[in-house]
Order: sequence, then structure tokens, then C-alpha cells
Amino acid sequence: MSSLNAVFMGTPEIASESLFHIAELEKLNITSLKSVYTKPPVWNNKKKEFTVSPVDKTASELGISVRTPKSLKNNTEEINFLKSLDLDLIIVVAFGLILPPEILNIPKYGILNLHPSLLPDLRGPSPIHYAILKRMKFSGVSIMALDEGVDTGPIIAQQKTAIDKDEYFPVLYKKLSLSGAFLLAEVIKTVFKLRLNVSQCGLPQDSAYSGSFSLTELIGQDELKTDFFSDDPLEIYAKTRAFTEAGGAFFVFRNKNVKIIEARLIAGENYGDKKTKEKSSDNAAERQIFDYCDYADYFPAAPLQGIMPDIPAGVIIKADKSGLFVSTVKKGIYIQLLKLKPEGKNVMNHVDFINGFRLKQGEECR
RNA sequence: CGCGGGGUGGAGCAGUCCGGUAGCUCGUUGGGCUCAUAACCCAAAGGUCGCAGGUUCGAAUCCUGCCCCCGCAA
Repeated sequence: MSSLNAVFMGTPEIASESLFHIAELEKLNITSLKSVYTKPPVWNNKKKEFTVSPVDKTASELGISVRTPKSLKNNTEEINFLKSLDLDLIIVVAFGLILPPEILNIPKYGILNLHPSLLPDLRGPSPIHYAILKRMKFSGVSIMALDEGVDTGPIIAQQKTAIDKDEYFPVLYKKLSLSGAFLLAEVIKTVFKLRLNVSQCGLPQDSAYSGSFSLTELIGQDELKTDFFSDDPLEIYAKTRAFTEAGGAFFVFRNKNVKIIEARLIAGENYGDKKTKEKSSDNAAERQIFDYCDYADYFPAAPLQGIMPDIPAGVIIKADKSGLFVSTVKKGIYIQLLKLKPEGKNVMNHVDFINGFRLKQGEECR
């Protein structure tokens, strides 16, 4: 059988991972990549240089020609180019550009799209961030056939992945990148064998299933900001896990933004009696999201022993080598700050933060 | 020339406005105390104050130029 004439479109690292797997299919003559599309290099004003996308870099290493149009809409040059390739398949992974309808019918067997969520949940641009933000206990990847909507095409394959209660974004991102690339390769092999148009073999997404809960949006400054005085600690911790490194959940301290790079959610000894109550009063278990009770097995007995249960929110209840702990709006629940990044500074551990800012127990964290 | 923060022993910072002995909290090393310790006590080592030039009797500090790191905005 002849190999599939294909074009790959993608931009960030998750797409780069998929491209690597497809490169393996190339060696088996399952696919024949004609070109790779990715977003144009972006100007980094600080480094004073253009930064190419991970896919651009990977494609270059693999010796595949790269095309970086600013848009595909009404771009007759690129559309004619794609038509000229006699394509069997287009593979899209986190491309970042919308494909205009006239492209959808160009490849003989359709367009495959990898989306890192269990569709129809978490449609949109930030599914991995939102999986953690929503405190979900699992997420996954979906392979679908691209249609005219955003992440609405029929689902061809899915793979579920568990999320740990203390899992940070980079770990989940890597997990989904790998399982996504694997699943994508399997689907491509199937297309190679069966020669089916992918848009005809998927399962349509049930539109009734997708409420507002399932939509994601681009992350802005508002989403990154947290406040110990008003935010639920579950939310603070979820933001910390979702935005660590890239962006970074931050709180305002002495008029400076301080990013929380790494933290822990901790239930103090006085939380024990509420444990069962919280569990039954919330439908968290049914929705399969993490709740206080999931963090109650952390009993940091030594550092927090004897802490008064009625401390108001946002107070530094301990600041020394043993740890930096801040009270929250939830009685008996504390945030332990492990790695921080003050505005204009580098990432530092809690000891350096305490020394540099001369933190004292009892101080308000603002 | 997009806006802003920063560069001071190994770490995080103060000192800079108003020039005059290099300081704080840690870490490290040695010693002491202790059943013991990330606890406590004593001592020591460790710094071209980002680089270069200028002003001055004298510069971490004032002037000029440059380099590097970071946040925001793109």
C-alpha cells in the first residue's frame, strides 16, 4: 500500500511530541509528510531575537520543510499549495490558527485533530490548565475529525488519564502529550489500513453534554491573581498547580506581585472533625473533583502543632526553616508556600523568601 | 529607543536620597551543650559592592557609558 500523503500542523511542545511519533510512521512508510505548518516565529523583545516554535524546531531537525503563514483564511497561495500536494490526510495538533472551510475537504481521508481533554469536556484553547483549575481527578486526550466548529468534530478515539491531587501542570502536560501522540499514531495507522475518511467514522459529540463547565478560555492576568484573604484555598492551590512556571499564580505582597511556584494544601490538626461533614455536604465526590477531604491526610503535625483554630485568613502562622504557612478563609486549612518568585527576582525557596523579606509569624500576608 | 524592578561573601536582603571602618537573616567550617536534633551557645573562614571611565583627600553611595537577570506589555 502506498503511504499517506500528509501535512502536519501544530505549534507548541505537545504538537512537537506528536510530530516525533509521526516521524516514526514515516520510517515505516505509513505516512509521507509533505510539509509542516506552524505559527511564525515571535519576536522576543527582551532577548532581541525571534523565537521559533517547538514544532518548527523539531521539523527542521527532521529535515521537513516548514511553512509559517500568519493566517490561512483567504490565503489562496497556501490553499492552492495544499491542493497541489494530492493529500490523503492533514494532522492538526494545537496549531493556533483556524482552518478555513475550504481546506476541510482537501485531504482525501479528512483532517485529524488531537485535543488534550475528554471531549466534549474542556473545549477551547486551555484544556490542560482547566483540567487542573477545575480540580478534576482525571482528564485525557481525544482524537477527532475536524469540522467547522471549534473542537466539535466527531470523536474517533479517547484515552483517559488520572490526575494526582498534587499534580502540577508540566507533569500533566507531558503525560497528555505522550498519550496523545501515541493515540494519534494508532489512529493514523488505522487510517492507513482501512483507507477511511475520518469524518465518517467518528462518534458525534453530544451537544447537550457540553455546558459552560466544559468550555475553556485563554488565561489572562485576572485568572492568575489570588488572594489569601478572600479566595478559597482549593482555588488558590488549583491555580498554583495549573500555572506554575508559565504565568504563575500570584498574590500581592507589600505592593509587589509574588508568584507561587510551588505550594501545598494542608489540613491542620483541628480540621479532623470536619472531615466527614465536608465530604457529605458537597457533591465533589460525584463530580470527581478534588475537595478538602482529599488533602486531609496531610498532617504536618510537627510544624503546625498547637496552632489556634480561629486565625483569620491571610496570616502568616509560621515562618521559619520548618516551613512557611499561611492561613486561609477555610478554618483548619493552610497553604504551605515552598517556592516563590517575587517580582523582579528569581525563583527562591521559602527560607530565602523569609530571610529576604524578614517575615515574622503573625504578620498579615499582604 | 514600549513600561518597570534588580545586580552587595555560598543564598536571600539592608545600606545608595544626604560620599567617611562592609551590615542583617541564613548557610558553611570548627568547638560547646544535649539521650538526641533541622533546637540552643561560642568562634572562624568567606566580598574586585555587575563592568569601564569620570568627579573627589576619599565612591557600594554622585556623573557618563556598557553588560547581565527578571516582571508587565506585545
